[in-house]
Amino acid sequence: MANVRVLSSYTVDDSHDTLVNKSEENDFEKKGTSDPVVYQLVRVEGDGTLVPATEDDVLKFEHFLHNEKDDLPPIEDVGHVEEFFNNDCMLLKKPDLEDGSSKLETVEVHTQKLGTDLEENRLQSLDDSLSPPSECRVIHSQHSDKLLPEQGDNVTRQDNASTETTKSTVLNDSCGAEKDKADACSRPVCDTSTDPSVSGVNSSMPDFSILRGEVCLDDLTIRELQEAFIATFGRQTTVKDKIWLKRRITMGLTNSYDVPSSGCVVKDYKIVGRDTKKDISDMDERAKTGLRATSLVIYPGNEGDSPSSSYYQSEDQQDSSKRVKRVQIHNDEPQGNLLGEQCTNKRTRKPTKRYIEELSDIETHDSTVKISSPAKRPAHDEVLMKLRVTPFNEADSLGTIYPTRKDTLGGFSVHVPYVSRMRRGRPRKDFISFADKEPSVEPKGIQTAVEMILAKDGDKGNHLWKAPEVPLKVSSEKGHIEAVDSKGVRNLQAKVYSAVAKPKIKRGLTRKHHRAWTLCEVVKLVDGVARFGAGKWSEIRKLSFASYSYRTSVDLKDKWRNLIRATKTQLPAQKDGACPRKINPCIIPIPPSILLRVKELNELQLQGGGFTAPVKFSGQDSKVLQGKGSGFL
DNA sequence: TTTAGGG
DNA sequence: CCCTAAA
Repeated sequence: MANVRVLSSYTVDDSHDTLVNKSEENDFEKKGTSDPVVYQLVRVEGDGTLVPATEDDVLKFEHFLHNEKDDLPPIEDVGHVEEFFNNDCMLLKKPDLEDGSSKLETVEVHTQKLGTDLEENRLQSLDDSLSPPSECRVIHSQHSDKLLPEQGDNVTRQDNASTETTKSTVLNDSCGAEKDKADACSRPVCDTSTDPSVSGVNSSMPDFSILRGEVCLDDLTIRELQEAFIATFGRQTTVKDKIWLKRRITMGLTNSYDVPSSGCVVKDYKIVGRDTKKDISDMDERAKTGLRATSLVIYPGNEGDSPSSSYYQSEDQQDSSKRVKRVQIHNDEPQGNLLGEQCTNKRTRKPTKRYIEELSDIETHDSTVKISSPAKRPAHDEVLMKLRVTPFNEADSLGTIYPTRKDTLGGFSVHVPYVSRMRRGRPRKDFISFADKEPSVEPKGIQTAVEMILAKDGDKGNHLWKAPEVPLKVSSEKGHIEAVDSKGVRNLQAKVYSAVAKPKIKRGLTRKHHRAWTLCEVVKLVDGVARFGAGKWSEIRKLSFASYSYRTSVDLKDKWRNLIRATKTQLPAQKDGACPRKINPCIIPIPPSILLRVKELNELQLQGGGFTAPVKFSGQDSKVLQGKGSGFL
């Protein structure tokens, strides 16, 4: 799963007048073919606001972003950096410091979570070197509204110009590193590699393996640390400061700014042996301060149904869904003016195929607005939220009609164009199911966003879905939109309904997103069958799959049927001595023990149903046979 | 509404 | 997973 990190750090020397900003771009590509972290170059205006960098800017500072030969800068470079800043009016001067020392002070606009030890430590190293102090202002890129062309900065880059004022705004959290566990092997380590404008600098492949598993940086030599640095950041460093390297690497691995100078053991991109709960508390703080807006947190490692762990996930899913829809699909025209000052010319990533597919589940076809009707779902899922998006046609300056949907972005109402997609699978005969249903629409947007996130992890995120008791909050800014939504939906429903004369049609346009059954679910299913009997799918679902709201009784039935089939195929195959892995090396087979149990249960219940109806076997729970009471499975 | 079974 | 008949 893509790691979504936001502005974890920047280095002043790296960017000079531009700050390297890791945008919160969500990358839902399941395979780490590209780095989810996108650096965005921004310019700092005189008033401290940020504006997205132009292409020229990017090209201009490309080498700054990648070359870190200048990790530990000589003092003389500091002045140069500052001069550069001054020339471009990028920073506000802060002439007086209380202590009279010169510090390059970084000021976080968005969060109070600044001034960490890391930053301070780094800054302290600059105390004697920086003068006069400057104020760096770092804000999230989406708050910049306009693009200023870079002008005439003939900044000669100093080889050692790195007074690295490393700072982490950590709009995201170190939990982002958790996600990396899911696909550690695919985790892109070259954070800048994906941005097409700044990629291609690193030609040699770093040894990523050094970062796998448990990494005790203390045990590494300087050279190894440098290699780890390369693997982490995708660039070389000549720094021989062990402590600095360790901290830097740990920070990069864990995406956390809060890194001890020593004693760090990084395991699976997470600091081990430290108070990891701080992550949670940090997140909580950000939640209180509304900072979560840019964070996306997933705990792929949480197999269980820990409600405590699902809390944040659920919360962040909501945010993630918002952010997902923030992505521009194509055609900047319709929303360019609507984005307002805060969100803007931010370079957008092409939506992934998955995203397009999911998004188009609520799309229009041929200007005929179809609203996906929620598939049959447990009732508690339907109370979540109304659809945040409203089909909406908007014309650009050329008069072209773009099907768009209304969305909120950073509190602003925007129209996001739909993306067409042919329905996968067999075509649906009819799509009107809401005709006789409530006008309320399921929060498909959120669902799809979450699904995109979770799809990769299988059931590792299942517990996210459970938690229907966590109401998906409808942000206050949605008020006006909601009104439009309900009305528009109603009208559209009426139109479509009248257009198609068939009154009684079921199902919607959408197909339920495929969720691979996990071992955990299979076990639950088997247990449920053992307890209630095959056929009592409804009961099994209610009692054993309360946490898996997306599994319907029909799903259970289908899965059980498939399990039965599996017992007739996989089990004998294994006994034949044929390597079962050959059958499908990519898919983890269901453990034979479970299959055997399925087989036993099936046979048992077949007997129970085949013979005299209510046969109770000794030692067997009577409930086991209830399912077979009259019929047979 | 649930279950069973075909697709 | 979808769809539908039947209960």
